[in-house]
Amino acid sequence: MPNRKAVAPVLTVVETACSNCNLHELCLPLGMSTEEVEKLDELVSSRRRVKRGEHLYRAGDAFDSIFAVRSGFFKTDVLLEDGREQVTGFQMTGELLGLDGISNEQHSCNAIALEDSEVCTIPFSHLENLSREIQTLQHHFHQVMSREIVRDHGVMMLLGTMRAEERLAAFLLNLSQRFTARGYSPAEFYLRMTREEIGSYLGLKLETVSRAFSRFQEEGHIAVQQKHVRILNIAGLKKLMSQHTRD
Amino acid sequence: MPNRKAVAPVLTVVETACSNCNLHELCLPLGMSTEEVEKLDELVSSRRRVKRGEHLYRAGDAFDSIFAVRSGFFKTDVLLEDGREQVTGFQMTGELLGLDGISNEQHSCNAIALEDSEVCTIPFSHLENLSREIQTLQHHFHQVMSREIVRDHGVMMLLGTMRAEERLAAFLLNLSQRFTARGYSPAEFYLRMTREEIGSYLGLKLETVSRAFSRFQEEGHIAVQQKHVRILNIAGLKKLMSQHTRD
DNA sequence: GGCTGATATTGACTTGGATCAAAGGGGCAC
DNA sequence: GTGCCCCTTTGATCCAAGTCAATATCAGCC
Repeated sequence: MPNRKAVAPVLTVVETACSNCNLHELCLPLGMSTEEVEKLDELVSSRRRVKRGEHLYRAGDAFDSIFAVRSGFFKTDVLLEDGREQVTGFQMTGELLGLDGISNEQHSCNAIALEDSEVCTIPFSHLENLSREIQTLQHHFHQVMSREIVRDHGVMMLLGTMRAEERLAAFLLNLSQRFTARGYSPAEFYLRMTREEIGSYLGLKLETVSRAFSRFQEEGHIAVQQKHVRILNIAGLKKLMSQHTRD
Repeated sequence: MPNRKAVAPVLTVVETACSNCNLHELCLPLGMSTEEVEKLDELVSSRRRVKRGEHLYRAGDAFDSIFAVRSGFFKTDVLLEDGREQVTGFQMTGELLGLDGISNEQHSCNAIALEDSEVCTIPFSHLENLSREIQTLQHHFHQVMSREIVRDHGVMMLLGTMRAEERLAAFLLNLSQRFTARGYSPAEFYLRMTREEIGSYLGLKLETVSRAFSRFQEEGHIAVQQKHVRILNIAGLKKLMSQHTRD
């Protein structure tokens, strides 16, 4: 299980400070000086473990903190009254969770761990206080929020205009790129989510997702066995995304 | 044309200051003291007119300001290389444009006026400076960004899980609610966008949008003639949205 | 280590919305 | 004022993805 490597294997030292966390370049402290990061340390008050399947927060919960994924993997989703689910995102190491809650003091979606995970809790009012002092932090936080908006627009494009196979190709390429940024293989990874969750994210039914996987395999783009994916032909997947009309 | 009323009919006095702009409760100054708003005045450097059909900014343009819609109506869209368009939103009076540009110093979508419009230009670095001084402004700005994220999640839900008529119903109800917040009738308004633009936003083809309009009319939910829409049965539209299986 | 429920694959058939096509209707430019 | 082009509506047909169903496979638990 490759992802096991991502979790600290020894329990001796628990790093509770941003200053000696190895997620610098991915997480909130990006671009901050050593001195500034030390101020952040006080802010990141606590760690919290969330076991696979558990909620980090639920829609309707009072909002007071955002969270940084320290290890593990999450999904966020929105539920309609009749039970329909829309997965709005998958979050991995170094990514922030809970930005949706700022708007009206309560969370508007659910965040659920897809594997045993750990998050850093960042009390939001503290973050606002500190970002009035540290310009770098302020700007970086704004960039993170803006990036989320841009990502959402990408998902809208995917849901609004792409065909099933294009959606799955885009999804796999996105995962590949994010795993790469975290030092993992761009070409081989375990999916933490089910076909149904992928389908929900991509606006497809699980059977359609499964069929698209099989088709990619037949065409030699990937090798897939259940949750284990190996990308054999990145260029092929990219090409798939840009051809509107298929022959 | 009801919307003509939204545009200042007299050209004598041009209000260039937030402090005497009537969009207080909708726009950035929300919740700020008179004194604080006066500081904002210096920030909002200039007005800019954008004629119908013109771009306020384009994907790829360097980012340095965000914009507040003073009057008029905009759409934002993202284009795929092969020409497919996804409309990511429609912006009306008091709403902000350009938040997507913060993430990497350049705009990632196009903003196009759907009628002759006017925007206030807010240099972003000034906004960051001022929001380090004024906590209310800082917090409100964060809320605005967060609200955009929540809105995007709503659109994903719509695109990912709803059927054509549900999407259109959700769209009309959303417009109605926003017009109401601006003091217009909740039940009667002119659409500023074409069927094709509505379709792009909702992930549907223009013919499907047109048919859904006709169907709503047949069923007595609305009266529609071209761009003029009158909602006859809000409850009916709401009900439409929550019934997954239709008989 | 074998049982069990959850997850995944694959096939057969259906269907909602897309596509193709044709005819009205309106707004704007001249 | 009028003519043209864009926008909209409506009909007929098609197809990508959904639905229903039957296995197959895996992961976790005792």
